[in-house]
Amino acid sequence: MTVTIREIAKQAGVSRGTVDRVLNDRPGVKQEVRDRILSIANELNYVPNIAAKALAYQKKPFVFGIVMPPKEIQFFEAIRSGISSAAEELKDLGVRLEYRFVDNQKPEEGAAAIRELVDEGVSGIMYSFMDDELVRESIDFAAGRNVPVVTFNSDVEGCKRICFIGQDLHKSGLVAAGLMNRVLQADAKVLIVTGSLKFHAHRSRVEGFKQGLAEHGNRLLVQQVIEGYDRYVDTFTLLDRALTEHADAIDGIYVATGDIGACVDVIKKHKKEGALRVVCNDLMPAAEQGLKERIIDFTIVQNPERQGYLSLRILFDHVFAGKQPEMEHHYTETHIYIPESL
Amino acid sequence: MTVTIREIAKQAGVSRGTVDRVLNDRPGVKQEVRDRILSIANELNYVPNIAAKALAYQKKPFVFGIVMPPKEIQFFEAIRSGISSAAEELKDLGVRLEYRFVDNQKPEEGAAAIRELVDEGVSGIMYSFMDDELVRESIDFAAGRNVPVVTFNSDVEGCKRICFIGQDLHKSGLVAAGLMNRVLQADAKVLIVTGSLKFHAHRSRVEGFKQGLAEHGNRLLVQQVIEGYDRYVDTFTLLDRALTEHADAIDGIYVATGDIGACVDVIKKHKKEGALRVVCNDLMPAAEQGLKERIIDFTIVQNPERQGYLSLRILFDHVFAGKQPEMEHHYTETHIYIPESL
DNA sequence: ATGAAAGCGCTAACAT
DNA sequence: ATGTTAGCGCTTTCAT
Repeated sequence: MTVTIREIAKQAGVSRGTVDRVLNDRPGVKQEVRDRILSIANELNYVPNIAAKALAYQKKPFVFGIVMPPKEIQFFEAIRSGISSAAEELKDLGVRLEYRFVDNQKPEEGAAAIRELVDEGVSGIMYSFMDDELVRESIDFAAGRNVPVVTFNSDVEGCKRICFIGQDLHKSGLVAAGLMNRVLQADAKVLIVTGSLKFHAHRSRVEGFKQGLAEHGNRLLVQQVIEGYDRYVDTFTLLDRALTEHADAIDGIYVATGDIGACVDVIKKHKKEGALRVVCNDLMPAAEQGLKERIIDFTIVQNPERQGYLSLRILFDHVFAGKQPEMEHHYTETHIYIPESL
Repeated sequence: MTVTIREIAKQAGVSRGTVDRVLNDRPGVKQEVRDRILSIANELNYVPNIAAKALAYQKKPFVFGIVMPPKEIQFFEAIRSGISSAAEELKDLGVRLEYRFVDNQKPEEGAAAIRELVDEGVSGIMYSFMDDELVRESIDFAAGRNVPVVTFNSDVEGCKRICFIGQDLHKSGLVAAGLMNRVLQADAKVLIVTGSLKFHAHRSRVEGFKQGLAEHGNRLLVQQVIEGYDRYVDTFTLLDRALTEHADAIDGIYVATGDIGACVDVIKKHKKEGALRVVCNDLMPAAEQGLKERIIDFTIVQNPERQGYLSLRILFDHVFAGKQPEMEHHYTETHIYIPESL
């Protein structure tokens, strides 16, 4: 027998309206009564019925705000698709989405978007954007107004977000090292391409990779770490120079972060297609193309669809069923792709 | 403005009760009225509100039957976990499960289980078991009684199941070949271990593997295909003999189907740990152990959790929202695991 | 501060 | 054959 609001009301000797007020933190109930109801609900292990709740809210749908980089950023397409499937499942439960695409590079826009959404009365926010003091303040502001925020794909640490859903960057590095060790002979030399070692996120993959090499007894050697700043030109220039200087000494490249197209182009320029073992991350068009042309051997992916799906789902469960996220960091699974698995 | 049953009733000049009868294929409505209502519903693009439906069904939950091999079969654990998470999501929408674990090897038990479930009045059935004439008849019987059946993990072809959710066996073979080609030198020789080439399912992976080798210009050679009948002893004996006879000629083993533990043991016996490239399928304990011990290089997995999750979800959407499955075959994604990705 | 009652969209039992 | 009505569990408005 499932316990309903009616049952609680009976046991507490009050009306269902009062119970509803208490359970939803609405004002107008004496503290004493409030406590009594709460303890009964707790004892009876009350869980609200989602279908009923959704039905009652029919006229006033729940809106969830989503703050993310502009649509042009390819990478987020998969995440959005995951969000959409969750939204599809939750449509009849009265869930609506409100996207805010904010200009990359401008943290203040992200921070402002959060405040706007809160003022518009959204029930929760998904945030994937820069980490910045202003942003942290906005997230805490939302939390203070009882609007839960989840961060996804890239975290904002040190603020009151309810949890983070994304990749385990360190692990991608580990896995990349595992792959390299399986396809290269002992004492082979590899290059690492990253964005900038100043960024925690970029560093994590590199560190994971190095740890992975160490776990294999350092039978492979890192010849050089190239910081391409995620830009085509920088990446191309530096990688080109490295391949020229070290001539035939390089056996593999791990593109931890950065412009994969640039890497592919350099490899083509040096006519090393298939001669170098190349491991990269994510499944953007350039990576897919590189895989198909057999220039890239493996790409490591951490289920962006699932990141989107889970983020919305967790947010929904939180506001709808009062469910607390199970962990502060939800990492999506790490998967390896080769051309045949596309 | 969402269109409700009430709106249809108004436009058709009938009561909501009548509309409900028509929309749910219940008897007691003149054909003429029936047609009118149907066409209006169609025109208005009516979609039932799941929350309302679930709420109304509160006292009479929907039961879905699940027919699968006994709990001892390790492999199905992951699938069941996927089913559970879908059930968790659908709990408040009035979904209950009824498991029927039937003895492997006995198709008549599977066939009987389907009929029993139909007689008990389940709203849909998930079936993963032997393919057999009796089974096909039972599935068609269920279909005739308006109880939709989905097959999962292993299909039953030529019957009225609404769709199949499972792996793309041919593709696992392809991917395995892709991996072998990346870790072995040209002209290396590989063994294939399978259950029995008489089974379509077992053959598919082998064929996929061979096609994969061909796509790489047959730079690898299949030395022998071993049929181990999924049994430890047969597999051990045959593989042992093959490794003894061909001595150092073997460079890799693809365990398409069969007892992975047996393969690992043979490799240990011949002291070939790490000297042979080994690719297998699925993530059973033996495979996991083999990966950790660095005896198995890769295992190819097709998301069993997702198979379970999707199966229930598709069934639910079918009976609850009248949604037709998008395709007859739903293949789950193919993923590659190495020890580091565990 | 609290209770009573109407309503969300759909189903089912009971009337007609 | 069709209409009417009372729920399903929760929210909300209007009384008290």
